[in-house]
Amino acid sequence: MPLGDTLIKAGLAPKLAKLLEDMPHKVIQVDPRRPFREQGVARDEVLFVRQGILSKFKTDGAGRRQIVALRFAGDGILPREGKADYGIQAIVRSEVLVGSSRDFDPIVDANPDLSKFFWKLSQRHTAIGYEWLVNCGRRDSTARVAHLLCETVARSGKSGDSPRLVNPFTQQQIADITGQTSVNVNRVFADLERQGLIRRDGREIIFCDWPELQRVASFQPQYLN
Amino acid sequence: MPLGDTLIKAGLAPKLAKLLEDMPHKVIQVDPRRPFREQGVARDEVLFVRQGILSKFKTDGAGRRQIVALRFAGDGILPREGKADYGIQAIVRSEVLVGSSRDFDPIVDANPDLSKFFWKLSQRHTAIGYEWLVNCGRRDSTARVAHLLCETVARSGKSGDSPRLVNPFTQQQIADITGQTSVNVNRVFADLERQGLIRRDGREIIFCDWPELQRVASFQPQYLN
DNA sequence: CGGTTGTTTGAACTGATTCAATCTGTGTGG
DNA sequence: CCACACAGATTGAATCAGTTCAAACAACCG
Repeated sequence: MPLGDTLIKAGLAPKLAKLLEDMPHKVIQVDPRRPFREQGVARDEVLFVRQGILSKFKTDGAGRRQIVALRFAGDGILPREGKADYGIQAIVRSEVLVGSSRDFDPIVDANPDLSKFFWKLSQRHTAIGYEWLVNCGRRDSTARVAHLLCETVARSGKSGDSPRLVNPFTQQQIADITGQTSVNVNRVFADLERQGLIRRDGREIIFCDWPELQRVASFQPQYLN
Repeated sequence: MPLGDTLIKAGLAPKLAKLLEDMPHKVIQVDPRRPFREQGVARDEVLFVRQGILSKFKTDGAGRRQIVALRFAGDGILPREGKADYGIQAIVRSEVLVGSSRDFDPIVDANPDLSKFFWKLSQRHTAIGYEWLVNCGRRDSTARVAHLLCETVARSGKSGDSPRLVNPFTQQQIADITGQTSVNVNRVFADLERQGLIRRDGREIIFCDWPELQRVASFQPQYLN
């Protein structure tokens, strides 16, 4: 799918999407769990996710890794002055469009509607970040994992009474998102399955009791808009 | 201090600061820990903190409260379409400037530099949010509290070899920020004091060993810019 | 003075981490 | 096709950090 379509689905006017599509750029395949962009270096580039999922992560002084944000298809990572305080890695093999901020910034400056669009996207990401803080700070480990699953289903555009999801995460990644260890994530999955909330078939997760899972997760999707 | 000066100190050109200062607005005194703005209602207003500290908080389905962001003097809370998914309360008695988004938006639209300024501020807050996620997800309770103290010192513009801080938080608020219970925060404070990292005199905290406290907190202030 | 808010302490309990071992699935080369 | 290597998932046991609940204490304010 071309970038334009992805952005149009995210709510951008076709004319503006075209502007971005015509911006000079290259398309890169990014392998999961491999270094892609490091923490602490300047990056004057725009990224748009075409396919797959990217993660922003930080590594603490003590070397502990925390994933602080996800970017699904149609999301972007906008340029930032100075050094970025987070690194970027792919969660699954992803197709990423890379442009230069020198090309991107003028386009946005010239189109207030475009800047409004990115402003809204950024507010959405902020809202998700807040929800993640609640998740890490105030929910128990089961709810944390369940909530991530619910959010992932919603953000990958699935729906229905008992949706299915090919789990894009390793248990280590889930641990890095929810602030736990992979060992514990494993036990949580076993619990969820034992409680009959999910079934697993290899990488696929079937949500047997979707309403109850959302309740356990205290997942209230309004924050996603 | 008039709003303009606060914003100029935050890096805004005086001419643009003047525009905002002349915008219709009222100034409100906000009492700490009292309802100010509720979660889940539409708010088409801009807030600027003139004095004091505001907090954004969310309340989980289970009624547990998490503070997801702080706004110090010079910070603002920009309007957002639709319902806000967080509430607002003051941490200490604060002076807040309230404007309408109907007055605010046109000013920003007409001045790209202004919108660039707020874009940068928003990126700073995003970076702080990411650091909070690392804090909640990956650090132990001592480091979490220590980190909050370090950040608060930095954000309130103190500096020096062994800075002092009149602690603006109750232990319950620190718990709500760091994802703990107030009981444990209390023990952490006792620990920090026993280890000789801080001394306390009523509400005042003296940082006896500032470098070591930063190390314990793995506080690396670059993320604040 | 009484009421309110915040801090401090103790004891019991629970949940998560750590470390180490084992198991499973997948892909590779022989 | 099998043998092997590797990554990820699973399990167990010991330990520890943080929560919960309950109660006492201190400071402040009208």
